[in-house]
Amino acid sequence: MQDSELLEGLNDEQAAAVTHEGSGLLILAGAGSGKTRVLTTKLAWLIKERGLDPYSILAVTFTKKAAGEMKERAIALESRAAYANIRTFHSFGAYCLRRYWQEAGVDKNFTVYDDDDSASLLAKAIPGIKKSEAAILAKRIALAKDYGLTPDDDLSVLDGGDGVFAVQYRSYQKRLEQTGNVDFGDLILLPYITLKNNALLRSDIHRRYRVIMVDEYQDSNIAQFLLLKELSGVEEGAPTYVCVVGDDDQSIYKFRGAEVQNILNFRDNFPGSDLIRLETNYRSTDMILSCAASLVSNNSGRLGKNLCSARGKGKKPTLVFLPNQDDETEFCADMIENSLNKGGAYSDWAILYRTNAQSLGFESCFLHRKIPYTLVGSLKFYEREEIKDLLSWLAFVANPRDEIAFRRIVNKPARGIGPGSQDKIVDAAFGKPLTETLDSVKLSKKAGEALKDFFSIYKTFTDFLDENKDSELKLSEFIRLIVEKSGLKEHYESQDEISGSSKSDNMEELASSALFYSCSKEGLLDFLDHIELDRSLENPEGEEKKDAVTLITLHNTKGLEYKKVIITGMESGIFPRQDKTGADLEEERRLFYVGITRARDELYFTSCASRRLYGRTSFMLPSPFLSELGKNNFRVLGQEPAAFVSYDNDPIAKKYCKGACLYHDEWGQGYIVEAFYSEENNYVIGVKFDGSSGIKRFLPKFQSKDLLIVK
DNA sequence: CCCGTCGTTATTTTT
DNA sequence: TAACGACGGG
Repeated sequence: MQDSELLEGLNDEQAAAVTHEGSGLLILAGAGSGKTRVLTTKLAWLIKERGLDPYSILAVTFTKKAAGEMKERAIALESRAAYANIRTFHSFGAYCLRRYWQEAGVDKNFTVYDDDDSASLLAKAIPGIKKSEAAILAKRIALAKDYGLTPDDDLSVLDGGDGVFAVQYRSYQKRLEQTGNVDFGDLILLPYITLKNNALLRSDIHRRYRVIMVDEYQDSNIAQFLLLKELSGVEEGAPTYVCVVGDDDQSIYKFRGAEVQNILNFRDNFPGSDLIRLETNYRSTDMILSCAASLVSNNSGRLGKNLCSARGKGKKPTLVFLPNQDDETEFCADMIENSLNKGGAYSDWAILYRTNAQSLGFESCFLHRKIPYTLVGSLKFYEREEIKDLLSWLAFVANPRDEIAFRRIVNKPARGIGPGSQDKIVDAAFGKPLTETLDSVKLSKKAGEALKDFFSIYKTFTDFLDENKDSELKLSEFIRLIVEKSGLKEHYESQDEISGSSKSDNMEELASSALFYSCSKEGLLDFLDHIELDRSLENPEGEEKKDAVTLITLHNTKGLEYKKVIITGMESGIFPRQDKTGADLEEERRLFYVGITRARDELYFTSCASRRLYGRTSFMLPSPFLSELGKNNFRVLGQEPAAFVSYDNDPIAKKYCKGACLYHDEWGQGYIVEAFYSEENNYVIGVKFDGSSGIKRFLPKFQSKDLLIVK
């Protein structure tokens, strides 16, 4: 067995992880340590060498891209891996709900609402709420679901204790149930609740899945953990083998409900599990890893590991101090052009930043200097107006109770069915199909006629699906029919003409992407599941890959690598953001760690002395993270500021740290929202006082008498 | 319905 | 600064 050709070329730890059996396994896989290789080899090994039925293997990842890659690579090693269930967490949830829709209490033909749809629904569920408030509340509900909480649970963590949130959450959920649809959170939460309450279903699942693997476990949320517990039957003594892979140092999605404790406590929750560390890094040079190690050692509560490069010492990373953000963009452009003259490629380079807004300067500079770039994660294809309209038509055909889809399309192009009429129609339906409201709703003559027309168009679509369900016709044809007959084509063609956009082309692109789906209700649902769960970063039929510099947020770089990486905006207040303290600051540090470990050969940091922020030019100080990289691990270019921000060595800074509550005779109670050193190297704090909006600034060094720390 | 104007507000976002 | 949403007039 040990001689299996699958194990060739693996190091000892990797081989041990692949062949491990028994009672659960946590693989702590450092950045670039070949974790996908281990996972895929393990999949192949289980089937080939251990004779496991691929049908009994479930492997979940977080992104569609990762799932696709895992599947492809596993199949390359062992063709029967094609029958294993390799999916994203959410796609697996959707699969469960499609299968057990009755038990879960959802519509057989449910579709998935995205965050935008949820906010729209919420605006209707809670009358009088503002759109911006609805979006915030929708986020909070999504977070509750990530935490595994229903309206009936103790919601005090999200609530502030007055119970208002529970009421809002319940109204939203009720309205959602009337549509028959689910939101992203439900894709995890509903399967969990259904399993928890249904022993029969549970034992079915436990019989089927003998092996469950989870990738990127450090970014799983509580709901996902709860679901995993039910799926594995760990508390009922089911013999499921659970293997999770992750890196606690790369957990960067706490704000979205990810729970690092899942990976830190894995061995308590799955008793008797073993731990294997993958610490050989095949991606980056040693100097880069030294920076990363030095930085992340400032975090507490880590499982801990020592990454060792398999690629030698390499070049020292470089920290560059620049006067302002324009110099920063020009400097990056210069470096890229220089490297190209020496025979490099644009695509060797990636420019990383903390916030999307920072891409703007690079875009205009690169445009000007004719440096090709790809902007990752800006306006996503499926979030474009025309695509959402078209998808709403598809969703409404699939499920005529879909209030949000209905509202989106019923008056576009304008038919004279405004918001008021829409409300009447939805109220009349009261959770029944909206297409059956024609007789029960009282509308103006004009709106009534228009609705009749609208429903007759709708009927030609459903008829078309019925008539062609057994034909060879593809779903693409159906979508083209909708584009044509819904009026969207005309509507957007005239817009394209005026503004030079390509909205009708985009709709055609969506149609052609449905070429491999059958022209039937099943094909339609399949297609909707597929795209709703694949908001991947690339355009679908992506233009052929050109040689270009990548502009990308730090968050979006997870799992990616580049030869040469520039991490920009290394300034206190930007990265880390100024309001980060404690556990949040540690997450920012991990984000920096992720950024650093994306680089294969060359790594640069840029830090500006001043930056235009919200219309003002602000003086910036270097990010405190820079002083954590280890003095000897990098070299410095440009004019180094007099002092690095160091909160540790200054007793005043320690006392007046960010987040601290204080009391001021004149202003009352407040808390410190920003803290930095001024040009004269004085420690400055910004305080937000209760009952006043702006931020007041003070110099604690001179004003300590007036600034009493409360807590 | 479309367009201008004013006011508000500035994270990160696998699904 | 700039970008976006809300709102009111044509």
